[in-house]
Amino acid sequence: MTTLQEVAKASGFSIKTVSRVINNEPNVAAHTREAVLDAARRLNYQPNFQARNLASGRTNAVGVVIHLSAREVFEYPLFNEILSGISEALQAHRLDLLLRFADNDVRYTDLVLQKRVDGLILMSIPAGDPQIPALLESKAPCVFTCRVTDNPQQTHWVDSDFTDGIAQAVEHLVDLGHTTIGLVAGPRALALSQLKRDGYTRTLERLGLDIRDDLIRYGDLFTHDGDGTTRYFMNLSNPPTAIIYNDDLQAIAGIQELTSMGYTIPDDVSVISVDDTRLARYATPPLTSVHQDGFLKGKTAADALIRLLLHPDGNAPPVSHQLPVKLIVRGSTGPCSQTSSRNGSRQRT
Amino acid sequence: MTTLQEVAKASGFSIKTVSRVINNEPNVAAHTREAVLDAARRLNYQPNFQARNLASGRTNAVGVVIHLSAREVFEYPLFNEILSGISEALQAHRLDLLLRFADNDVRYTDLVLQKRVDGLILMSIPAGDPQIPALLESKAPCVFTCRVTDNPQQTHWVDSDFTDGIAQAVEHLVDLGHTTIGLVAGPRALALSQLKRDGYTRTLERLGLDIRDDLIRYGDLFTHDGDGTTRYFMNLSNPPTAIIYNDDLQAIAGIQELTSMGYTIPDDVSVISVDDTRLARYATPPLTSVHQDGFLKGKTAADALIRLLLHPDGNAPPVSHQLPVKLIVRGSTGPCSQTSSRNGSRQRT
DNA sequence: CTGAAAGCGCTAACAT
DNA sequence: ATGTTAGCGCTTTCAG
Repeated sequence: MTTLQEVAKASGFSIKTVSRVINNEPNVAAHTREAVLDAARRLNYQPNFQARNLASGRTNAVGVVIHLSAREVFEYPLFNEILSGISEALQAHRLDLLLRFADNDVRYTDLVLQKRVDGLILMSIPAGDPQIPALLESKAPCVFTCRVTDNPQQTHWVDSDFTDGIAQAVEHLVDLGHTTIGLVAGPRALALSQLKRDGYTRTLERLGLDIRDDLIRYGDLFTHDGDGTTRYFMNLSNPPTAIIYNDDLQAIAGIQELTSMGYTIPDDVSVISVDDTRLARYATPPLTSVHQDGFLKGKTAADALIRLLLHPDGNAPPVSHQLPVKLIVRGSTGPCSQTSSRNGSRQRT
Repeated sequence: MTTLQEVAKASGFSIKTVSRVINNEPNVAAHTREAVLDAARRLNYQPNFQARNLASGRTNAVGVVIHLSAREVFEYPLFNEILSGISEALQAHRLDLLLRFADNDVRYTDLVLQKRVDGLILMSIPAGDPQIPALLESKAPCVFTCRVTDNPQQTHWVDSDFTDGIAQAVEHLVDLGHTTIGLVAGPRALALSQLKRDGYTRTLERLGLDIRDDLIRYGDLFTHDGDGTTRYFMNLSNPPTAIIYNDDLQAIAGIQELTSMGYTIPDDVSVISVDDTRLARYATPPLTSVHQDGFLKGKTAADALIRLLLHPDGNAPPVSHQLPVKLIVRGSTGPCSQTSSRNGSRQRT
C-alpha cells in the first residue's frame, strides 16, 4: 500500500503538493504536477478513502434505505426501476450506493450517525417509524420517496400522484358503467394509502356516486391476497363489479382468486392495478394499471439528495416533487355487465 | 458529534477503557462497563466508522460489482434474486453492501485498492476484462459468480451447472422427437456460453445425433433479438424444430419473432429458455426453462466471501461451487411435428 | 484490569 | 507555487 508520504518522498516534493496534484487542485506548476503524477504512477499509488473521508468528513456514498426485506424488494419490479434511477443519478456524481433493507426494526439511522454515508434516500418508511425523529433531529440530508404523513412539512420527498391516479381509474370504470367499485389500499400507515383513498372518495363524490365504507379495505403491500379481501368483497350482499387493487402483484393474486371463484375477467369483474410494472403487461389478461415512472422517481429522489449534499441549505424549506401518473387501459377492464339505473345516464362534470 | 474522548472524560475513564467497553472486549470490570455505557448513552455516543475503519484497516462493507448497466441489471429478475441472496447473507454478518455497475469500462478495482470495501463479489465479468489481473494481484478477497475462463484456477467462484442444464434441455427435446435443435448461447467471452455449448454438443454426441455448427449462435445477454438470430435460424435450408435461447428475455423475444413469422409455439417450433425467472411463468405460452436458483447463487457467493474475510487463507486453493439446475417443463415445448427417420427409434443411453 | 502514547493516511489551515 | 503543522476519531501496541 503506497501512501501520499511515499509519493512525496519519491517525487521530492512535500506531501501537500502531492495531495494537491492528486486532487487536481490549482496552483501547481505544470512540471511539478508531471513529476508527482509520474512518481504516483510508478509507485502505483491509490488514495485511501478511509483516511480521506476521516479527514474531510465526507464519505461520497449515499445510503438507500428500504423498509422491506431484500426478498420483497427484489420480487417487485417497481423497486428495481427506482433503484435503477437512483443508481444512474448517483453514478453521474461518482457517489457510491449503500443498500440497507430495514425490515424488522433494522436500524438505519446509524448510517448517517456513524458517518458511513453522506445522506439517505428512504423508501416505504411508514408513518410513526420510531427512528424518524432522531433522523430528522440529526439534520442529515434525507429524501423520502413517499410522504411520511406525520411530518409533512419537515421532509423532502418525491412521490407519485396517486390521488390523481385513482381518480383516473375510477373515472375509467364509471365510464364503463361501473358504479360499485372496491378499493384495496395499502397499509394505513403509508401515505400512499391515504392518497389513494382520497382519490377514490373525491372522484365518486364529484361524479355523484355513493361512497360505501365497506368497499374500502386497507392491507399489506404485494400480499398475495392471503388476507381474503377479494373473497370479502364478493361475499358482500351488493358486491363490487370492479376492484382497484393496491399494486400489480395484488391484482394478479386477486384475479386468480376471482377466477377460482368462478368469475371471468373482465366480463364479470373489472380489475385495475397500480404501478404498471412489467408484471401488468405479462399478466393474463394484461392489466389495466395506473402507471408510475419508477425510474424517474428514483432519479428525482437521488438528484434532490445530491442537491442537498452540494448545497447544504441549513433551514430552507423542504422540497417536494409530485410525479404524474397515467392510467394505461388494457384487458382487465370492460363494460359493466349489470344493468344499473345509473348506467348510461351519468353526466360527466 | 460525540467522540470517544468525550465519553472518556465524562465517565472518568481512559479513552482505551471506553473503547474496550464500546467494542465489547473482555477484561473490564462490570461496574466500569456500566459507568462507561451510562456516559455513552447520556452523550448519545455513536462510533465513527471512518475513524474506526482507518485505524483498523477494515471497512465492514462488501462490494458487489456487476458488469452491466443498472437498467439491464434491474430489468432481469435473476439479478434481483442473486442480490437478494447476497444481501441476506451479508446482513447476517452486519456487513454493508456497496453496489457498483461496471458497464462501459467503469472501474471497480478501486473499491478494494482504495479501501472502500473489504472484498468483492463480481458478476458477469467477461474473460479478458482488463481489470482482472490487477485485481488478482492485489490479493483482495474476491468471489466470482461465474467462472472467468482465462483464470480458471486463480479465482473463487460459484456458478450454476449450465452444461448439465442444457443437457437436460436437449434430452427433453430429443425425447419429444426433435433432432434439429438451435442453440443461442450468450457472449463468447462469458464462461456460461461455453458451458452451454459443451452441454449441447456432448449431449447430441451421446445421443448419436449430428452436430451442425450453423445451429449454434453466440450473442448478447437479454437482447430482444434485434440481432435476428431467430430469423437466421428459420431461414436455414434445414431449420431447427426447436430452439434453446440464452435466457428468458431472449426466449420471449424469440417467441414474438417466431409468432410474427407465422409459427405457432410449440406446435411448429419448441422453445426452451434458461434461468426460469418469474418471466418464464408469466410468458405466453409459459416457458419450459432451465431453472437456476438465483437466491442460492447469491447467498453461496456471499457466504464464500465472508469465509475469506474471516479466515484470510493466504494461498489456499480457490474454492468453487457448482449449483445444480433443473429443467422445468411448461407449455413452450411439444412433440416434433415433422416426421423424422429417428423419431421413436432413439434409444436412451 | 486500566492507561499512555503512537500512529492509520489524509486534509486543512496557515505559513513561506 | 510550495511546505509545515495539526488534527480527524479510533485502534493498537506496550506499560503499568
